[in-house]
Amino acid sequence: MKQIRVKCWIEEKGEKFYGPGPHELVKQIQKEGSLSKAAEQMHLSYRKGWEMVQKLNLYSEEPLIILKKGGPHGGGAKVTPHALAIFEEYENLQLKIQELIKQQDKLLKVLK
Amino acid sequence: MKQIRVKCWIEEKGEKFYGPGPHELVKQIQKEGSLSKAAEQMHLSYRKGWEMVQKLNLYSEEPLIILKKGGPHGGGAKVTPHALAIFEEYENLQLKIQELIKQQDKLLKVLK
DNA sequence: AACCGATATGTTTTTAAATACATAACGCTT
DNA sequence: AAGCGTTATGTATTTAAAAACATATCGGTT
Repeated sequence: MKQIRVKCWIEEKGEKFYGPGPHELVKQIQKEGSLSKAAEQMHLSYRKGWEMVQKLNLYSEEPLIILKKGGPHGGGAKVTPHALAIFEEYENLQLKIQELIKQQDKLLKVLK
Repeated sequence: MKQIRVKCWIEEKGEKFYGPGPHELVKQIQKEGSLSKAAEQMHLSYRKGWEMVQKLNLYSEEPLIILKKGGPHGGGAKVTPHALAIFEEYENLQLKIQELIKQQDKLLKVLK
């Protein structure tokens, strides 16, 4: 049984900015409050996660994720309201695309 | 200026079957009548192109691309009507997705 | 029989991404 | 001042995909 899959992302000047990876990362950071734990949840090296955060913040008008080191729990990571807004809209877009895909039985029919 | 990008493909049991790569390959084979020329047009190694053809035919009920060696022009590649049908429907799907994307200014607005 | 342009296929090399590993720095708590 | 959990960052290793290279093969034409 074949199925249609879709992946969408946001880019600027050919550079990927926000896609499935960052989306999941934002989700996990929000849940865990820590970049290292978020990365671990995703089976992602901390290094890679950290680089994703840098890129997210670099390409955004305002910061998306605030990293703090030291302090009560050794530091932590927080998702800004702006990041949350993007998260919600991205989620929304994915939903709409999924709805569209569901209606595409023509393609699946020709594939058998 | 940020923009939304989308990529869609068809898979079976987690294995990619038909996506942007094969789609372009089918297009070029149809135009050139030769796998080697099609691959060259795509800046793709012949080897890789050949492997894509094998996979396309393997995962499909009926063959999508017929390769012939020897003969008048040394051989050649042809796209079957079934492949053409998939090609058209895939093209169609992409168009519909693009239309949907155009309506998604909410996401682009939050990004600024 | 020699030649030609294409397919067929094995082996090696290149490339880029991700991981792994190691260590430093931070700032609060005790 | 010692300890903790986290962020920060450099270097080396692994991995997988793609490309590059080298031949072999086929079946028509000349």
